[in-house]
Amino acid sequence: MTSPVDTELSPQYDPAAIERGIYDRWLAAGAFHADARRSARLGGDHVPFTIVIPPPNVTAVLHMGHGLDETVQDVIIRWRRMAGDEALWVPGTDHAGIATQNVIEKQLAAEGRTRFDVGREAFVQRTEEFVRVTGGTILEQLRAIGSSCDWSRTAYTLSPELSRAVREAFVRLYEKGLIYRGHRVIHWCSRCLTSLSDEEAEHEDASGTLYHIRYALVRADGSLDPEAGVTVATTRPETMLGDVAVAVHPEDARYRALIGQRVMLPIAELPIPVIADAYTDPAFGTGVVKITPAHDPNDFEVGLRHALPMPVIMTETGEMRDAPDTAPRRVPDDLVGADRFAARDRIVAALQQRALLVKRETHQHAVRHCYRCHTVVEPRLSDQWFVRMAPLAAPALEAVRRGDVRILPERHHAVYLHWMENIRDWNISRQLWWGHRIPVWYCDACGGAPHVSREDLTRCPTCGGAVRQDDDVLDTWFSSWLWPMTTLGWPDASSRDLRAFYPTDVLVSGPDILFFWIARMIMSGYEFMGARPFHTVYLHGIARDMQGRKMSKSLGNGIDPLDVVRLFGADALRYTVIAGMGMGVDVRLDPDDLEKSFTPGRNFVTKLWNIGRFLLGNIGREPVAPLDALDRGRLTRADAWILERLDAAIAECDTAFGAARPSDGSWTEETRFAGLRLNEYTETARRFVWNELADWYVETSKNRLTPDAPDRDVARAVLVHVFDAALRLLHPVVPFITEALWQRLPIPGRPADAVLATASWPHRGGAFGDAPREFALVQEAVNAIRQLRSDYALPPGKSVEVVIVSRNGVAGADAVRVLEEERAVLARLARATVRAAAEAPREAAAHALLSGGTELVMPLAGLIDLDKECARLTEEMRQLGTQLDALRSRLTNERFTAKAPPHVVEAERAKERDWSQRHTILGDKIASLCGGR
RNA sequence: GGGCGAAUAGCUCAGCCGGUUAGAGCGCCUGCCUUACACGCAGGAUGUCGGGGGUUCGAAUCCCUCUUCGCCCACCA
Repeated sequence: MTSPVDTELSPQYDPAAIERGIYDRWLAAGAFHADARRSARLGGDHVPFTIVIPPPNVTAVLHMGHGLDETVQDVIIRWRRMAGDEALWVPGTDHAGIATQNVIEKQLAAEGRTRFDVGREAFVQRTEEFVRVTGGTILEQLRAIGSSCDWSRTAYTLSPELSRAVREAFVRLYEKGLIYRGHRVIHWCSRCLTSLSDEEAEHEDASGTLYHIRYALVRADGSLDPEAGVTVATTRPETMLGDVAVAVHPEDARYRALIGQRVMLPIAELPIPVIADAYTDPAFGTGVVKITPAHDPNDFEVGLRHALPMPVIMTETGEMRDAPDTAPRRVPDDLVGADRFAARDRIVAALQQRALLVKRETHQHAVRHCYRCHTVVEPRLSDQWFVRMAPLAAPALEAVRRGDVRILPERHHAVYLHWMENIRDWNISRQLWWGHRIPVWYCDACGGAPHVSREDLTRCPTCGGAVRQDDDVLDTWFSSWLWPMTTLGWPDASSRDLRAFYPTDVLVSGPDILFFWIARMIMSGYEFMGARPFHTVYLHGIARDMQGRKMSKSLGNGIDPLDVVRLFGADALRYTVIAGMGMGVDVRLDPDDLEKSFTPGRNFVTKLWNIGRFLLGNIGREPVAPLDALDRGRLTRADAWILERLDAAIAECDTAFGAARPSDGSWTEETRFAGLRLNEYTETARRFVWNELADWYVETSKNRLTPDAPDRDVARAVLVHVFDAALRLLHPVVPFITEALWQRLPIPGRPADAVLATASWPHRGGAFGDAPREFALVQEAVNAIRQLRSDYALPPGKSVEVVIVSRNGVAGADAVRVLEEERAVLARLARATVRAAAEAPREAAAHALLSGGTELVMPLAGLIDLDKECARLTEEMRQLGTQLDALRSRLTNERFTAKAPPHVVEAERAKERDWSQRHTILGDKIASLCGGR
C-alpha cells in the first residue's frame, strides 16, 4: 500500500485514489476500536460514548436513506472520539424476517416454485446463503462512505448469540405473564400468509364504495317480511357471509321493536338476530351494522359481549371458503374458492339481482395494507402470541416525560407520548419461516399447557411424550427491540461490554421507525436492564426527490450512494447531506442530476484540497515551530485575527454540537432540545475555512511566505496551527480528505503513527487584544476599495492610489495609522497604494467611509461621468436621509426609549451617529464634486 | 375523524424563546486564467418573509384566522 504521505498532492482532488488507503490506515491504527477497559464505568479514564447502528436489512443494498443515516452517526461518533470519549459505534445487520422471506419467495417464484415446494429446512438454508452475501455487501458499503464502526463487534439479529438473547427475553416476559396466547382478530396478509402487528398494517386512504344491503325480517313462523327488516351499510360485502347478527344502538327508537327478532342474511340464507349494542353509531349509515366477528376487530368485541358464534369464511390466501367443521355452511358452492375481491363483485351483483342492494355510495376511508407487499390486509380471527404492552410502556413513557430520554426534533416528543399512552398489545407471532422460531413446545400426548423453554425440548417435561415446536417465528422487531443490549452481550450480566457501554448515548434514525423500533427499545431497556437504552433519540429527515417523493426502489427515483462516492467521493456525499439537512428536515436531491445535487460537497472538498496544496507547497520542509513557542509580539494583525476567528469557529461548532450527554442524568428544560445542529456545525466550519482562512488569511500570508520574508517563520507557524485546527474541526464531516491533508501537514511534535481520526478536538486559544479588530478595519478598507474599483470599472491590473483621511479625531487617527502600517496587505488584496493626508483632495471623486471615522478617497478624475455620478450620489443621499429620519423618529419616541432594553437603544444611537456622519460626508462629496451643476 | 409540521431570493433551505439595512449554497448578471483552486477570484441583482387580522415602542419571529402542501395517528361499519 502506498502511504498517502509519500505521494504529492495531485492538482485535481481524486477521492478514489486516496479513500481506500486512508480507510485501511484507520483500521491498521485501530482507530475505531473501543476498549471496554478504558470505560470510566469499569474504572478507566475515558467517558464512554456509544451509538448502535439501526441495523440495515440484510436484503437491502445501501440507498440514500442509509447514506444519510450512517453519515449522521459517523459525524457524531467521530466528534466524540476526537473529544476524548471512548467512542463505540456498533455495526450490524437485521435478518428482516418478512422482507427477506419475500425476496427469496420472489426468487422461487421466478423458478416457478413456492416455499412449500422446497420445504422449510431447505428454504431457511437458501435464505441463509443469500444473507451471507448481501449482509457482507452492505457492511462493505458502509466502509465506502467512511463509517467508523468497530467492526470487531459486528452483530446480526439472527446470530446464535442474539438468538439466545431473543429466547431469553421471550421466556422472561412469558414467566412474568407479559406474553400470552390470544384468540382474536388480527391483521392478516393473504400474500405473505402471516399475521401482522398494528404497526405493520399501514393505513392508506382509498375511495371505496359503501353498499346498503337489505336484510328482510324473519317472521315468527319463519317466513320473510321484505317490507320490514333492516338495511345495513358495509364497504366489504363479501364478509357478510360471516355475519352472525346485526346490531343497532339500544337507544335508537327506529329499531327498538326489532331487537330480539331475526333478519335473513342474504346469499348465505341464514336467519341472524338483531342485537342491541352501544358500539353502533345511530348517526352513521343506516344506524344498523352487520356483525362479522371473525373478520372485524370491533365485531369481534361485539361477538364476545353477546356470545355469538364466530365463523371464518375465508381461507388464509383470501379465498371464500368455510372453515372445516363449520355448521351451518355459509359460503354457497358457486362462491367457494373465489378470490375475496371477485367474490365482492359477485355478491353485489347477486344482491342487485334480488333487489336487495338498496344503494351504493362512494366512501372515502382508510384501508390497511401490508407494509411489505401492500396487499390489502384482511382482519381475521386467529391464535397469536401477544406482548402485554401497558406495563412495559409505563416506565418508557415516564422516562421521556422526565427528560431521561429526549427526542429530537422536539415535535416528535408529543407523537411518542401519544402513542405510548394509547399503546395496544403487540402481536409478535408470524406465520413465516425466516426468523426466530417461537420457543414454545406442545405435547399432544398429555395435552397440557404449552412449554416455554430456553432450551430446545425433545420430549414433554410433564409426560415425557413427543413434543412439537410452535411453527411460527417472532416478529423481526422482537429481536431488534433488544439491539442496544444484545449487541453488548445481554443477557450475560457480567458482559464487559454491557457494563462498559450500556446505556448507550445517541440513537440516530429516521422517524418512520419510531414506533416499530425506538419506542420498543426504550421499553425493553427499562424492562430488562432497568435503565434507558440511550439518552438521545435523533430523528433525521428522509431523502426525497425533486417532486418531494420519498426515494424508493419501486419508484426508481433513488440515488445509489456508491455512485456518488465514485463520482465525487465519500466526503462530497457526506458534506452535501449534512450541510443541507436542518434538524429533522427532509433532504431533497435530484436523482437525474447528481452533478447538481452534490455540487456543494464537491466544490467544498475541492477548495479544501487546493488550500492544502497551496500550504504544503509554500510552507516548505523545515520544521515548524509550535505556536506556543512564538513570541506573541511577533504576531501580525492578520495572525491575531485568524487565531481569534478560529476560536470563534471552535466555539460556534461546540455550541452547534451541544452537550454530548445530560449533565446529571436528565436533560433539563434548557438542554433538552439544544445541540446536534449538524448543519450549523458544518456551515461554521465551511465559513471559517473558506471565507476566513482561504479568502483572507491565506491571501495576506502570501506576502510573508517568500523565502526572504522576515517573518516567514511566524506565518508558517500560524498557518500550520490554524490549518491543523481547521482539519480537526472538519474531520467528522469530511474524514477522508482531512486525514489525507493532515498526514502531510508538518505539525510540530506529532508522532509518526498518529491519525487525525483519533487526534484531539480543538480547543480555544486565548485573548488577542485590539489586533483582530484592527485587521477587521483593514478588511473593511479592502472591501471598500474593491467595490469602488468595480463601480468605476478600473482595469484589474491597474494599481490605484488611495488617500486616507481621518475625520474623527483620535479614533480616526488610529485607523489611519493601522491602514498605513498594513499597506502591504492593501496592496496585495486591493491593488492600492495608500497615503495619509489631512483632508481629501478637491479633485477626488470616490469616497468610502470606514469605521473609526476614517475615509478612503480615490482620485478618479477622467475616469467617470460626473453627471451620472452626481445623480447616483444624490439618490444615495436621499435614501440614507429617509432611513435616518425613520431612525431618529424612533429614537425620539419615548415609549421606545422607555421600554426597549438599554443595549438596543444604545445600538440604535450608535447607528444614528454613524449614519449621520455618512450623511454629512455624502453632502460634502456632492458639494465638492457637483457644486454648480 | 384527531394531531403535527411546512409556506422566506429563480431552486434547495438557514434564521423563528421579538431588537442592526433578512442570510447561505446552487443558479443568474458583470469583470477577471491575480504564480492553490474557473469545482475558482472580485463585484452585482433578486425577497409586500403564503393571505388577512391582532399584541407590541418594535413582528419573518408571538397570538387568531384563512389558503395550499406534506406527515403521523385512528375499530364509524
